[in-house]
Amino acid sequence: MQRSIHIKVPQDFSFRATVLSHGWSDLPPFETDQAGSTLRFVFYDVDGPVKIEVISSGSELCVDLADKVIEIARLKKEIGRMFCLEDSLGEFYEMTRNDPRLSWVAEKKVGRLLRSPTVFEDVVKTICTTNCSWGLTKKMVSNLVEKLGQETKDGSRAFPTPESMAAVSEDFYREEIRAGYRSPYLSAFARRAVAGDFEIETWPTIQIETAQLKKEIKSIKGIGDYGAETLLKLLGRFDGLALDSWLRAQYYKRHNLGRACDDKKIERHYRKYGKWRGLAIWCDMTEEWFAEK
DNA sequence: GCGTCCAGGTCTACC
DNA sequence: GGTAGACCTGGACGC
Repeated sequence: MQRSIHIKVPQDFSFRATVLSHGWSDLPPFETDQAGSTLRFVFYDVDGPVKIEVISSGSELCVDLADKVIEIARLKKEIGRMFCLEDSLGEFYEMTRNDPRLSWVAEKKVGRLLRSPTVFEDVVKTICTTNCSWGLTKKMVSNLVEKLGQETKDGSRAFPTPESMAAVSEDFYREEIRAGYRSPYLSAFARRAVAGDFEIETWPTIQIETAQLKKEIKSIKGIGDYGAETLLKLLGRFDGLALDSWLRAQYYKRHNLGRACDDKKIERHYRKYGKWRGLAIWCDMTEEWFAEK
């Protein structure tokens, strides 16, 4: 039985920088250690969910298969998507190489934002980040996984499928998931996904203008400007800043003497980065996450 | 322990 | 297009 597989990574890839790139690795079914040297997730194989562990091994990812996995090709594809292995950041690194605030980015190989195995999971998690504390986001996502996720052989749980989420009522989201007013949004989104209203899993490669894709993303109830721009970042499109209260507060602190200002001023500040501005602000605001310990 | 206030994005109605 | 208020939860705070 095959116990592990290896996947080549680009030269400018950093495992740790990708795992710790934003909050996703802190949300189940992802599991990681504090150092960000291991990432575990649950893969839906044809026989059911399987827990997978990924570690970095030089120029490769080493994928440990605790259980037999049948669909190896699809597993590799999902891991490639999660770690953004197909994305090219060369242009961004070239642009920031001599930038007084972002010259460190290329050196530390920062800029790949960890994605969930599916776009569906990214959308659900994004809805759970809106208008609440990170603690509540974690609670909602944990509840979804605990109460609707299929169990693996080792007792872990997968992220719920669109079908399992579509099968429960709004009240379930309200009472069991503690999703509050987001309950009808989660329920409606899952039902639309099952009904095939939109093909969200094609979004990573779809050949349409970003503005048009943003419009399609915003057709999901519960996703506004912040949510759509966050999802666009996870699709490798960085035209939007995805401003939320945390990002604004960080900007005020770093660039505006701690004083609040209009979003337009923040937009002007990052305009010079063009189509990379969303990534530029994110790297600028998270620099200390990647400081040498 | 209880009540009140507040922060956090999005939606809808209204202007 | 812009704005106000409602939505809901959990944490902080005062009593």
